[in-house]
Amino acid sequence: MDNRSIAQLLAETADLLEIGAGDPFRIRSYRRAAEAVESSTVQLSTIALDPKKLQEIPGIGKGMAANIQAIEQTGTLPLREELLQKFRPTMLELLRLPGMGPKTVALLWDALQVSSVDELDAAIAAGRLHGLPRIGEKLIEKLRKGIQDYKQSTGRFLLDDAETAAEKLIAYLREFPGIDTVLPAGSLRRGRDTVGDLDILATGPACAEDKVSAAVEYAAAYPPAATMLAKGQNKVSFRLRTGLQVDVRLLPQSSYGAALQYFTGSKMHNVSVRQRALRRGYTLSEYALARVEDGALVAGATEEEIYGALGLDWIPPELRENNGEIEAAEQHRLPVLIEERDIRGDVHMHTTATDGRNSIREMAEAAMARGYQYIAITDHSKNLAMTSGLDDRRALDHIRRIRQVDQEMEGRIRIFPGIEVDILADGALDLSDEVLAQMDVVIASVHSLFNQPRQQMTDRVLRAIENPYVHILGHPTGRLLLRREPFQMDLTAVLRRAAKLGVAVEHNAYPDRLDLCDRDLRLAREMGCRICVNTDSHHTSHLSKMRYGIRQLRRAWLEKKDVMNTLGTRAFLKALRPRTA
DNA sequence: GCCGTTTTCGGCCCGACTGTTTTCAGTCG
Repeated sequence: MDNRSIAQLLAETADLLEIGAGDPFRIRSYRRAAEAVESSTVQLSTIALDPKKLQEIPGIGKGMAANIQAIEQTGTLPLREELLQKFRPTMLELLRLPGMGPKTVALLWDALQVSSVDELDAAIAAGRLHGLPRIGEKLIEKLRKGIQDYKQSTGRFLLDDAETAAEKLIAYLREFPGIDTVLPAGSLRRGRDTVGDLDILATGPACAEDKVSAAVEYAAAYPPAATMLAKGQNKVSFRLRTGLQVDVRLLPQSSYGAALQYFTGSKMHNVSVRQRALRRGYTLSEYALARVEDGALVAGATEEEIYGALGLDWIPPELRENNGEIEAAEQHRLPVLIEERDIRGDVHMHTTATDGRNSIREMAEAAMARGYQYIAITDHSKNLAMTSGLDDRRALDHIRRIRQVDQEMEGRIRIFPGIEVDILADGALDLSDEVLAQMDVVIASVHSLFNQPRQQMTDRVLRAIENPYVHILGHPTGRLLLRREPFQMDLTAVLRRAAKLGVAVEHNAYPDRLDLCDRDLRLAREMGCRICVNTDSHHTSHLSKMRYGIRQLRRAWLEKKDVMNTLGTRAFLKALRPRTA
């Protein structure tokens, strides 16, 4: 089993223990273990039989090592099964509703035998929640709205989950002799935040019409396939254990480009392209671009030749949403989109000084290994007490340590001192200006204002970014900071002000919180904001999250020049010089 | 349940905010 699945089982066990009002410290152990497993660079299944090795991971002790072994052997762990006898598995989905925690789940179960989102929905509609202790009108309304959002989001998979599944399947298909090209199509290829199902297209000599059946059989025998849905002449559909539906299509080389274009979509983009083809006397299908009058083949093997035959530059999949990309391709003015290799640095990182897992030096070395030229260490300030956030004095100490490591690196990478300060309820920041003035990167972040009325929150964020020492507004795009609720703030006003003040807005690459960010990024662009793409890394392995951030930036048509972190080190420093008040 | 010792027990990141209260529980990061 992969680390992520193991981590999920451990986290679910923690949730169930919490609903059952178990020992809070034991619960935290399960949570910590889940995090440790998820962020481990070692594939645990390879060392699961060696309890000593497992226990070398911080947060994994004797009991947890045994749990992990049980998971590897049986696919679950005894405590979780035991708890599921007592509670219902659907209670875990209740926890995902905003405003809903373990205590409320337990209350609803005890009082009303409500154990799922559907049952809660019905109970609210029937007015059965009224009169329960600590449950008033506002909470009921919040839950009602949460249920609505939840029902809209289910059935889709986050980009990184889908991509991981796709990578494994693609590697499997490539092993078949005679399959040489395998690509994902659909919303995954377009880099959408969520993916409904997986479209995988393969081609090569083994996919020729007269011998494709062997390859079809091979695809159908993919071991992780849990349920076979359909098997046709050149197509296989199945569902993975996670519920993700996968369609594999094996296509002759001559029509691979047409199929790739067709199955990549989006629907609206394809409608426009096909209309364009018709205007030029062609017809475009999933098999080929052909002349209408005599059916003669014009193009089909590659996307480039299809777009080319229609007088268009090849359009990056992320832009295929019928948002003006076709006109831009016709006039040769498609933007040069940012790519992973354009990233020179990351200016949002945490270390063991607060809630990070690695030291300053370890973060620097991990960044160097990715080819970065600079990083900024931006640990939390004191308001985030749970992370043991830094107060003025500790922040100054931290600056000294960062500068020291920077010197030790002897220019192989630059390390700048920074801070992620919190915006307080009155819009002030929780560290003094004297300390902020010494930071190269000051990120003003919203952590505890999320539940405030919209106007109040907007005013406070606006006030916070007026602070002359703030360089970056943390977490505004994608509303990624909050797992379950979007910010209640006037994002347009905030972004407009940020642009005017020269405060960059941060786009964090959280693969597990992708939502709405595309829209927010477009808005940021329209408002003229500089975007600063960061990982908010708490662990060296988090640096790999950047790829998802890049996908989102590409979808929002952000060009290289729009993205602050693509600037060279000197320009970066200039950009971050404190603004004058 | 983990960890580190002052080693076999007692600590374990905690403060802000909301909505419900009439003094605080629950959720959140």
